[in-house]
Amino acid sequence: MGKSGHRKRANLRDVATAAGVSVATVSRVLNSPHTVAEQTRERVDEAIRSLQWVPSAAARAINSGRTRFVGALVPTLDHDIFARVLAGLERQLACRRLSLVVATTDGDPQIETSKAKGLIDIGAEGLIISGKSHAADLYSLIERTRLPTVATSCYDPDYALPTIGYDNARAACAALAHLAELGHRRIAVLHGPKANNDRTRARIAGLTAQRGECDLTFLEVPLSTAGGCEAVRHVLKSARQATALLCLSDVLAAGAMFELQRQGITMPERMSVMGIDDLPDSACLYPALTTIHLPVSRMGRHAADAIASWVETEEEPASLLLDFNLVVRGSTTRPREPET
Amino acid sequence: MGKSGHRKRANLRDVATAAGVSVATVSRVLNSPHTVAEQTRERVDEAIRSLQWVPSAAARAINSGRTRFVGALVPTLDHDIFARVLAGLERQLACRRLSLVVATTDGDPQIETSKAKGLIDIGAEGLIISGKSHAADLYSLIERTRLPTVATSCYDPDYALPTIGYDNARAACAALAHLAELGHRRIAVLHGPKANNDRTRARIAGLTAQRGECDLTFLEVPLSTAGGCEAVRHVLKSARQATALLCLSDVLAAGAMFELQRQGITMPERMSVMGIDDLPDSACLYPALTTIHLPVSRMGRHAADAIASWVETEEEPASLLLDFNLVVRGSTTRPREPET
DNA sequence: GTGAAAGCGCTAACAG
DNA sequence: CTGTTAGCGCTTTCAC
Repeated sequence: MGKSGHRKRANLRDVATAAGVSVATVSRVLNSPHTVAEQTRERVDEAIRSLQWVPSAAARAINSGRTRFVGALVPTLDHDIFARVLAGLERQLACRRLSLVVATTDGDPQIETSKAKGLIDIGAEGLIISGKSHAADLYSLIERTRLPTVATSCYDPDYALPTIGYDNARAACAALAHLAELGHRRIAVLHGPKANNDRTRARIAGLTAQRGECDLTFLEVPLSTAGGCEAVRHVLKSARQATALLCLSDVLAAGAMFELQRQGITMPERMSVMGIDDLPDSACLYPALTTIHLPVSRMGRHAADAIASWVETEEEPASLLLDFNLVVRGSTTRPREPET
Repeated sequence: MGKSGHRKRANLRDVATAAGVSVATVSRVLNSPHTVAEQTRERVDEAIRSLQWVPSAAARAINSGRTRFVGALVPTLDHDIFARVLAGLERQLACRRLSLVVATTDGDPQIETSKAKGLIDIGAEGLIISGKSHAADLYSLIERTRLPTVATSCYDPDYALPTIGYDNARAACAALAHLAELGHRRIAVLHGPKANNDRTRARIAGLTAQRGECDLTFLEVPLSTAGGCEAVRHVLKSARQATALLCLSDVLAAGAMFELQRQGITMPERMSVMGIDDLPDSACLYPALTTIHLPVSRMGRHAADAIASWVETEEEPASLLLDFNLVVRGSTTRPREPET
């Protein structure tokens, strides 16, 4: 092939040669353009353009020690709520000129650890993980690589890592309080798998501690709309029927509502339904879902800021507690025959 | 600080020194362990462990020329369907020992191009993009960097890039055919923004070409559940009311159904509703949604394979057409007063 | 304002 | 089986 038909990508030396300057000068126009004479800079820019040169990130990283990306480990992408955290995260990281590498763990601590290793191998400057249930190996990996890592979706200032999230126990209690205030006493609590999910466990623990006079029946189902349907079928079969469904995730609530409609049970009259999360869809449901609004995308943004500043300043950020709030819509009301 | 209190991460040379071997040997236990004597390997492993050494990905990349990650550009993560493509993608890429860097574009070709640049700058070995609507700059960028890039969610063997997806026009026609077969003639077609979305445009074009005797009214709304609600309010206000709603995305269909319930219009008797996508939730809705099943997560897997083999073999993969299929559930039936 | 040269941490011939 | 050595593409002193 002719000398002009290069197969390989041009490199900095090629550019320097083409512009008739040294490699140092080319590097300068990249990193501190103002220190280079106008004319020289133009010649270099011209050479860069004509050679269509794109600097090698790896070479840059090896010298500057910065890869400019962080990794996020999420249980799944099939689930709206994590996708929304990532959306907030990605958007804010982009502002800090950082990229986001996503890895899914299927909620398995082993997979999580191995994916974390992979992320570190490819040079992640920081990690975002979900919640507090992780393999011991992951902690030691994080510790020995001294990798900035923040945990989201939970808040615990005493945790080994900075946490950025809300108080899951209190959020669940706020939901219960709303139902109790309306007069509900027999409540079925629907929740996703407790295994490897400290957020769900925290919500359940909060409820158990604050149950008051309420008769709570817990029901574990897959965390999906279908899971919500399944749960309702169980609830309806039980002897002393609940007057309200407290769903620890909005997806479950949506599924529950669909099944309730299917069974011809009108809401909220014959059954109140309440969720936690406040997904965008929840306001559109019929009836519109009463739920606890969790600031997930804001949480993503805060996590991005925390990890970005940690990476830049090398100072561990503080944990951050985000507030939640009750959003009363049409899916809850007083029970038909108020008890007591 | 004492000599044992190193601040910096250990490097390969440190390990070699500690193990009393050469750097090449250490490199070997990493990349081809079987070529190293058992005993030597153990000494090296021991040194690695005690120094808590993690090889530098950047240095590795600069030598091997491989960064082992690809980038995906998606319009948004707030939307279930893209998240599911990514899930399939990520999972399969992981099998090929490749990581996934995600960037969102908000459906804006300019943002897409700049994020693509960013991805290339950090060393992406390949790119996954959605559909065929992109800025001219993006094509030239891809071309001059010779970056393996595949387009998903569409199929067009004549496109500049390999496409992996389904025939959007035919998928929409299949939906229409189902409705027409049931006897519907006045159909409202709900769809998301056409701008920068060739998938939506292709579906609309297919419908327009195959409308037959059907009276189709098109309605553009935001691509969300709320958008579906909004659309229904419009439809109900129009003079000659449609007997069926053809929603070009399941999210729209879900929103439409919620609004229809709110308005007390029973489905499918007074209004048939049909979607396209077949989201996991669609089967749970009440009534369960009749829709066109699109194999999104399989598409993600195929895209992963395509890009992975392109990266590895340097041979451009062929476009791939995936099939779709009609899933008849409870949301469609014959119109009340069959017309002609 | 610019250039020469010394690395960054690793891989990959090539010897031995 | 193991060591020596020459880079990979870039950044960064340190001179001039």
